[in-house]
Amino acid sequence: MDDAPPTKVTLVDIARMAGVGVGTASRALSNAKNVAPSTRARVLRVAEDHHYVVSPEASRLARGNTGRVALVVPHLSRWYFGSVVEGLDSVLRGADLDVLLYHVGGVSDRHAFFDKLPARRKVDAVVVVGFQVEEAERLRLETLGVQIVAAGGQTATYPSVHIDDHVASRQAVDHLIHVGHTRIAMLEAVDPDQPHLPSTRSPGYYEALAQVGIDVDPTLVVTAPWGGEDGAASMSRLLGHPSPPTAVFAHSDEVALGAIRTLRRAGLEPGRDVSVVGIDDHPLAALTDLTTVRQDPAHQGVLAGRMLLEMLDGKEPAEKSTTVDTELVVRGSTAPPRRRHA
Amino acid sequence: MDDAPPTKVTLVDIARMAGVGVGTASRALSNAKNVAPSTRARVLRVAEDHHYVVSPEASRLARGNTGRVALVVPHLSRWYFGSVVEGLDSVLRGADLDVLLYHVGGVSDRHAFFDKLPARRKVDAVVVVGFQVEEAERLRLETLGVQIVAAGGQTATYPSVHIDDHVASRQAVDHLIHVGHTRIAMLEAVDPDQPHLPSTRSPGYYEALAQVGIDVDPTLVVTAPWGGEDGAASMSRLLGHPSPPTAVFAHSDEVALGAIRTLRRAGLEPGRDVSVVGIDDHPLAALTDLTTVRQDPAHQGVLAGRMLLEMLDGKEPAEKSTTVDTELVVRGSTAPPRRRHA
DNA sequence: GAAGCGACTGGAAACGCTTCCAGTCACCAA
DNA sequence: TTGGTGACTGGAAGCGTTTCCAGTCGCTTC
Repeated sequence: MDDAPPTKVTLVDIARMAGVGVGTASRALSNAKNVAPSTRARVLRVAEDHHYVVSPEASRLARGNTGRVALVVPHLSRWYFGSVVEGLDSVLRGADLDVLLYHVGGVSDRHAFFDKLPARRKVDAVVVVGFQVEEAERLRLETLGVQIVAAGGQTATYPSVHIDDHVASRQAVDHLIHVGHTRIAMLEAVDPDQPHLPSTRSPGYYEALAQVGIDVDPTLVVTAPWGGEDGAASMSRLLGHPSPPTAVFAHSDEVALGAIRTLRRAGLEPGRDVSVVGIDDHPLAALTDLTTVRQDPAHQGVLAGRMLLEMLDGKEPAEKSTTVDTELVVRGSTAPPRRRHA
Repeated sequence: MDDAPPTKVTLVDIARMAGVGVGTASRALSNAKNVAPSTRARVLRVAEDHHYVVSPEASRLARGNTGRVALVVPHLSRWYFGSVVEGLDSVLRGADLDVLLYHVGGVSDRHAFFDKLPARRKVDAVVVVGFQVEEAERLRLETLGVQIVAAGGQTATYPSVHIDDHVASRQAVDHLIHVGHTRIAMLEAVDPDQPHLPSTRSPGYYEALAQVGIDVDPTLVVTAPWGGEDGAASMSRLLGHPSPPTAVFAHSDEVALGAIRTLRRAGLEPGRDVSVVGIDDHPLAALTDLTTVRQDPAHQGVLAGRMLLEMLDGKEPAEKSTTVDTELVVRGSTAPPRRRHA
């Protein structure tokens, strides 16, 4: 009854103290069948009294699986990634899986991860958060018997959960059009690590404009990395335009906030003078009155986690690819354009 | 040479193929001493060729330690926590330790964690990020032979890394005083989970005012939870004050941003009409032109990680408690007060 | 030339579980 | 009674390492 004796208690001890064989003790603790209820109770009682816990190493060694899954995350300090991980953690832990964290900064780190596979033999599955893995890398995992799921980031070859970037950008741009803008700029953002990858959020912009017959002015499209400072710089370029836009569609809230700082410093009020819309609904978007398209990364994590559990159960997941909804949230940073010469 | 045969290769196989005993093979792979260089090379070569990796379970079982550390984190999606974890991860992984993530939401989750100790027998050490553990809980871990370190969050009884909240708030408030404010409000924030805990950032406020002979006006101190929305609400109350402040010291950047939204909605311009200063230097602070006191959570994580490594090496850490510096960053949200009747 | 030494090696004994196999036992149907 | 069944049980054989112990071997050192 006194707290946790530092001496090591093993299953054998528990079995002896409960007056049963090790086999029975093991079955009782792992609540397998074929154990008499009274026996099970007795074993459980003894284990409890002695603060006994099975040794995971021994258990896993004997069982053959690891009971762990690796989370591979690029930018943990950013809201989106942290939220996805929170969601994942909650469902995986609920299923008694342990979560091994692998923070991989840039693209080279990611490749290094899949090359050296530090998680090798340590996990039953890998969840990649917010980026794509190359087909060769995926195959490598497959031959190793490690399952893979993507949370955030669309992909055709393995199960994933993500928003529809095309829909999201349509929601944003359609809103600007709807309130009356016609001269709409886009702050397009690319991953500075792989700037050649096309933005998945720009096709919606082009499509929205085309649909209402607005000609795209290519000088109104600025591409930069996805940092806030980059957004600010891009906006500066736009302000130097001979005929500046009345509204701006930013790739993300962060980029949008950068743009807003530039506007303010130029004496322009977002919403009143220039409308700005982002994507994400970052918690600070509400605090900065930013109109945006909301996505729920924690929920994406939850769904990805559930998908993974199904796969570990041996079932094929119901859907290889799950798309979660996004929703326009109108705040103060967008409004109808000012009348000319106002 | 072809990629990863799915058949299981064990140490015994490697040993046989290299023409050595298992003992020698093991020593070669774990680069222990007493192995002839040529033998080691041969073993390594064979292992390499067959994509062999030691089974962590078996290795740990035989060794007796886990090679893992648990990170217990309350709010992964927030910048501060995510950054600390990034820092921790980098140094722990560098030392070949695996990082097990435990996301614990509220205070009750935290207690549940220490009560049930899901990490029991799974880790060699625990790092708690940004909160305190109770003495009883700490002792429990100690008797289990699990080390503990705090990253962020001051504490006397176990090693920790943190900023000096008192100094930080002095830096913020001194700045306001320095530029000429005398009517300075404080938006004090408390953990909604344990609202009884005194704020560690308010004493600096009182001290700073006292030092220059400003009487504290208690109606200028508003206490609320630490969310941005709460900051906004607190600021509203302040704006209703018969003689409102010319400057506001906010417990954190997030609270400050909430306050700023309230100001803007009331037609007041931060900096020009009311000065606002926060603490953290959240990445979005730069984007919103917020004056703040910078702290570097990733670095705190790194230091905590190093401290832990020392402890796992058996050395007492050089310092039980490490304080990292903070630094005032002046931006547009603070300025001298407007002249009366301006 | 015997003894001593140090570098290296092979193999067996843990490490603490899970699971398979061979029982034992009470009970029921024929 | 006999045989069959099904529920339960004990113990042994792994699981894949690490590490200890007992050697072997080639050199020194008296």
